[in-house]
Amino acid sequence: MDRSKVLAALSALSHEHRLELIRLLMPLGDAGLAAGEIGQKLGLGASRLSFHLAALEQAGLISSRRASRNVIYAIDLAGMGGTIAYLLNDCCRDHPVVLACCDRSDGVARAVAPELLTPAPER
Amino acid sequence: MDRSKVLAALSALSHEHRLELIRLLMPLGDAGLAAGEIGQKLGLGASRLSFHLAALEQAGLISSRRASRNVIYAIDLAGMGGTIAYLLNDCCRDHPVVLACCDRSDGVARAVAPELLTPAPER
DNA sequence: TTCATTGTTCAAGGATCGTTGAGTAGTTGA
DNA sequence: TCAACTACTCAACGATCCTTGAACAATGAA
Repeated sequence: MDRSKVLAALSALSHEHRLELIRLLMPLGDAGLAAGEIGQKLGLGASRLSFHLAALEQAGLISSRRASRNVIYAIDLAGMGGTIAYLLNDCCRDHPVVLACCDRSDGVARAVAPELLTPAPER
Repeated sequence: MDRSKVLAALSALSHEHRLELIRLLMPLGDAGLAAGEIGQKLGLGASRLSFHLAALEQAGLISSRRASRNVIYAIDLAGMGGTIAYLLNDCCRDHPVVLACCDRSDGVARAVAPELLTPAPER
């Protein structure tokens, strides 16, 4: 995944409603959800929702397909995976502390390599 | 890591120079780099650089300390780790395909679970 | 064909972001 | 104390983003 795509994806994700939208679609997998239902669950008007859905789709994080009158939106696993992979593998170069943060159990990083953690700035 | 912090971090990361800054600081660890040297390497003027450094620090992705005349900036591993962990664990709920994308070897996702990948939209 | 339903597109306006240049503050050495 | 060095803050400006409401397009039922 190249830099510009990652930047577009990060930019798309850095918005409250759009991040919420990803969280909503993720567990539904390829089945996805119709735009109208998404709007109801998130409490967004049609036009506003459409704007954010388009942003996510353009960033390669979701995909759309028409089903009769509805337009179904579903998560794009490769897009999400590629974005996270770039941060983890390329930016962080698989740093053990960062990897430990992702290991689901809180505090693992401190247990594994506390000396590698940046100390809080004393001000 | 709570939602608003993650949003701030993603917003901070979704900018060319700031992502480059993170990539520059990551391998240096706690040693970090002086603001002036960062500016030289990235080709940024003092004021512009300061603006972006402040954005990253406020988002909890880097930390700063003064060393004589210089101000040293270093990566905040917990901040970066927490942000990526939120995306991977909370948003993606540790989806196997997304995890596979992060496993360093390209194409692992397709090898592991190709049926779970969202097909490219046919248009 | 006509109408209702479902979503998208567009323009306008306000809010926020990023760049620039000038001015300011902290530190060190003479 | 003064000058040089290093870096930050501030205001102004243009660019971009987000919201809103109205108009438009695609689909299916009557």
